[in-house]
Amino acid sequence: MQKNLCDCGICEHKLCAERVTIFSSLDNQELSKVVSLIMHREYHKGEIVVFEGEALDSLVIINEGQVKAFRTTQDGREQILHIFSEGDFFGERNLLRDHTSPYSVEALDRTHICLIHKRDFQQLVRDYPDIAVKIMEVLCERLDRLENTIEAMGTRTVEARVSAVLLEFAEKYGTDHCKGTLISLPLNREGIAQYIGLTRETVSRKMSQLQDEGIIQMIGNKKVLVLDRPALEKSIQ
Amino acid sequence: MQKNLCDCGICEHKLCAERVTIFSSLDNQELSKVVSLIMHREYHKGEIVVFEGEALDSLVIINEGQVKAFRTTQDGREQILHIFSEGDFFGERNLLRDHTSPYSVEALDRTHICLIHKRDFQQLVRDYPDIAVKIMEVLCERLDRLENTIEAMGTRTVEARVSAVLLEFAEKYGTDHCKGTLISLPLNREGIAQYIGLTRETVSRKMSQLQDEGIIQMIGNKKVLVLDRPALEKSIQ
DNA sequence: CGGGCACTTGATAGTAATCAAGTCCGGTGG
DNA sequence: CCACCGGACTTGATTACTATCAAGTGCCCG
Repeated sequence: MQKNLCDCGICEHKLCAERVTIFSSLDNQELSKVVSLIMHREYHKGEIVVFEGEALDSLVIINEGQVKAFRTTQDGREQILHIFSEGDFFGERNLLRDHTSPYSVEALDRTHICLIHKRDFQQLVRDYPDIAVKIMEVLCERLDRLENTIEAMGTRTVEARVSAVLLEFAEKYGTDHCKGTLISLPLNREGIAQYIGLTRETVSRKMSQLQDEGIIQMIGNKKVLVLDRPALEKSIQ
Repeated sequence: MQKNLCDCGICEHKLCAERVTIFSSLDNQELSKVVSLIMHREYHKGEIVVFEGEALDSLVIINEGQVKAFRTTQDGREQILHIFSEGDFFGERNLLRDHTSPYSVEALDRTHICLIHKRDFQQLVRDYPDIAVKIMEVLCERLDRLENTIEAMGTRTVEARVSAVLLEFAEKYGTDHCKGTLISLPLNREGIAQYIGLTRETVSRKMSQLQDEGIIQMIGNKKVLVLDRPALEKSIQ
């Protein structure tokens, strides 16, 4: 169910390399070189991009859409580890050594991805060492997020964890609205639960509670309006 | 309570730069250059190396001993995020941007550390781009560990989490013994609890249970003998 | 407009946190 | 070397919370 996109020539490709932080130190000519190395793929919602444990020989950049990275335990429970959106990448662990994918990745929407093969990537890093430094920075941000998650899962109450995930989504997926911040949720209730280590019923209950308290307002199942952001921030601590 | 160590000249310093993966691509002459940039410090058990939120302008390499990196919540609970031992480093987030420390760091033993100032480090990366690639690799390993921790905290039973931490310690701090693997625990019961998000009583109970089942044997409070490693590995899944 | 699926809400049960005593280990001083 | 003391650890009883099980509701898409 994958097809190449490369019909329209350079313009489309360039976008993809341009919008990624790790290539931000390159000039247009250098970007063109990167673009020439890129393969494109498209996935529908629910399609698996890569399975946990599978070999992966490319850096994968999200060009459009979003994906979830997750692990499945033997009894079938899923733990979502990352949500990657436009400009994010994964597969960095396979670029220098022959690791298999540490998680499965599934498209949450119709998603376009760009692939750079590891041999090309290794050459790129040799030619433009700044890329490694940029990747280092992104990995540091990712470490930050994981450390926050661990702190939350280890020490915070359930309400604080739900508030934290809503604030995270507000930051990433929120748009301004006259009454506050409107979030288009990337995950359904079950997904949110799998992201913060709870059950869907518990997430549902806590969100209803936050709504009763006037802190948020649910709009259908896929949107949330944050009415009282300071209250959310307070409940995290 | 800190003192410099640099009495004996090059030999001591070289050790410190040599035993770190991130400088493994350098030759002796280059290592000497690195060594000349390094400052040394020593801490006693319980001393704080850096506080969460404090500015930190150097990469910190553990030369001897070990430290814990942790966050404290408002109600006083601690979550241990990392245990760093000989050859590990932290402070990488401050090297390229002016971040404050994402966690407090406390010496678990008498600990020698080596400091490289960020301005020196930035020059080093410019001169030897391989260093950034090596750091990238180490950060990837660290992401792996954090992802494992999140998976464990989100989906695994308490027994599985205790087993997992014992196996992790066996890997890092274990020595062969006629009856199995002998672990010198880097943390007391409370520390283990703070590392995997439980209370000390629960850790205590589960370790007693593992002992009753003949899987481990506690030797005093600071050592554990793993008698049946396959059973531990099985209980993780 | 209708059907299916996701979500909500309620009742119950199980598990780990908390509260509370003891016990043991390890270090110190005699 | 032994006895003692304090802190860490263990164990037990109770409480609180969330998972689970179950039923109903409502959203969303065809």
